[in-house]
Amino acid sequence: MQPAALDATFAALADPTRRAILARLALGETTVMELAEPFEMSQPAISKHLKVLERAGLVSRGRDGQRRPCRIEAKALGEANEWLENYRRIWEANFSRLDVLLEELKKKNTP
Amino acid sequence: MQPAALDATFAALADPTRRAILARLALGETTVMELAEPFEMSQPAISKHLKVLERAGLVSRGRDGQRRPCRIEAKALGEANEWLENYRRIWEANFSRLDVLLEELKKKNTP
DNA sequence: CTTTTATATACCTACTTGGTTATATAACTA
DNA sequence: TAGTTATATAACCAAGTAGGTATATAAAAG
Repeated sequence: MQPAALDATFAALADPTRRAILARLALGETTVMELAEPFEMSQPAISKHLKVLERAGLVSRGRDGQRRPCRIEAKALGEANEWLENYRRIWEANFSRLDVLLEELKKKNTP
Repeated sequence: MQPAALDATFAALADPTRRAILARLALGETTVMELAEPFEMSQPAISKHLKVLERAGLVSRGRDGQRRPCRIEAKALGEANEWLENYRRIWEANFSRLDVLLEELKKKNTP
């Protein structure tokens, strides 16, 4: 994944309103008005959040008359996930090496 | 995980310099100077990035004389990872339901 | 004690962000 | 065609961010 794409994805995920929008979209496609309803926020604010999510590739939108139904897009989500898992794996590898080290140390100190 | 904690974690991950710092730290503990060296950026800038990573719980630091060795902290990384995986799972569940739907549709159309 | 080294803080600037209200566009409805 | 509904855009503002340079602090070396 391109660094700039990861920037956009993580930045998009860094806002609670946008994560809530994704949570809602995980339950299924919906419209902007329906999305905006539970938030104490103006419709333009939600439209802006959607634009951020769209630019990050986390959401895509169709056309149904005057509605612009939004749906979650798995690819970017998966790529951010991959990045995180990758570093978690490396860290865990370091951690287990530390474990081995501590184990060896213990053996030496209790012969 | 608290929403505010996720905010901080994802925001911290949304910067390429900070992700590069984590990449370096995944290889093992190191000092601020050593971290700053490969970047075309002032030392205070790196210190600021470290503060962001620390506030997000992604990095912690010890004390070794005048050095402040930094190490990666798995917990926050793991929690962000969990959040992402959770939504990926939900989305995949929706996707397989859509698969089932398309499968049913196909059967009906080719009797 | 003085100097050097490692790191942090203060202060400044340019840019971005998240929200607002007002308005535009575009598609239904009567 | 006129009015209403769904959504987007424009213009604005307050707050936050990423960078810079200069300086402070604190430990180490001499």
